[in-house]
Amino acid sequence: MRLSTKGRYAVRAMVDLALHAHEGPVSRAEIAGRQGISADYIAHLFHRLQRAKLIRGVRGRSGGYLLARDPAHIRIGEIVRAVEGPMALTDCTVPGQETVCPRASRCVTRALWLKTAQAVAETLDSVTLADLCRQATES
Amino acid sequence: MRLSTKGRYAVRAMVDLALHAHEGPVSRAEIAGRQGISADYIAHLFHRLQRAKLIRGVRGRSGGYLLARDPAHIRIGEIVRAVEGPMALTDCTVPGQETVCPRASRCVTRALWLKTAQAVAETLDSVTLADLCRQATES
DNA sequence: GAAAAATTGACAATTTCAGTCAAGTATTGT
DNA sequence: ACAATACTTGACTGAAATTGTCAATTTTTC
Ligand code: FES
Ligand code: FES
Repeated sequence: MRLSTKGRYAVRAMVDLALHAHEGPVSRAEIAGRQGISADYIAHLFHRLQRAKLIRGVRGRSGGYLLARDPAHIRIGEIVRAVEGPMALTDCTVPGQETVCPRASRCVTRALWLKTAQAVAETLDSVTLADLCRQATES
Repeated sequence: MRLSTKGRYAVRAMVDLALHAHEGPVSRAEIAGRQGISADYIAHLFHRLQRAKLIRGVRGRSGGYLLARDPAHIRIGEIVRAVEGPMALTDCTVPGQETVCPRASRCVTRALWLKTAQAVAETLDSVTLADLCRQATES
């Protein structure tokens, strides 16, 4: 039941990006340095975040990354889902994968896994990137 | 963010046990046969469930396992925690492990992971073994 | 045109998962 | 008594996921 480093790093990197992207793109090297995460690893995470349209990559010299949306409209759940895939506690509760368990229709536990994953999603979606940034600056 | 088979198997096995233990202990072989789970694997799961005082092992011929408590007082969360360890999305949110992250006191994401794990625990603890059994029989 | 930086894919070390196997202990039916 | 049954426990293994690293490529700017 652990979140992988992908999810944790991605959220931290996004907070860092939100706090420093006010003027121009932020490079991986800067974020990696501040957050103590490998720059090469961040590349993969940001690739996924970009596919999810949460950030935008700017190439070339003095390039880097920018948020694609206002931090107040980026929910933490979106970040986690982007790098970790759909939130589901079992394969058979992933949307579109209902047929993995042969007896899914009779399974008494399935509804519970579904409900639990929903609780996780709701919790993570109840917080925005702006919320975390505010918390980070007011310390 | 997946639950391992330990958690899923343990819950299924406990439901099976609750449904069949009315008269005498149930052996691993019976449960394994009905649920399609390896009997040897169940041994390990039940060992942990026993340490958590959720079931009781009865040795010798015609032995097996019995529930240690009334199904109405066994919460699914207890079963999952017994086989998967404490519910935490990160190592630094495991009770007693707060020092894993050097900057835990300043970390803005930690509170969110804590809150999320709590949501999972509450959801799983809101359902009892008796609830699942009722659902299984009324189909 | 050279340097900086993102893009992308291949690859490797480590850890976790899922399950097997076996040796040992306790109990019971006959 | 004793053989059969069944739990107990630890060691071990193959497969998969995790967590990165590295290099080649493309794009842009100074
Ligand atoms: S766990 Fe997949 S249907 Fe029951
Ligand atoms: S993730 Fe552990 S303290 Fe921030």
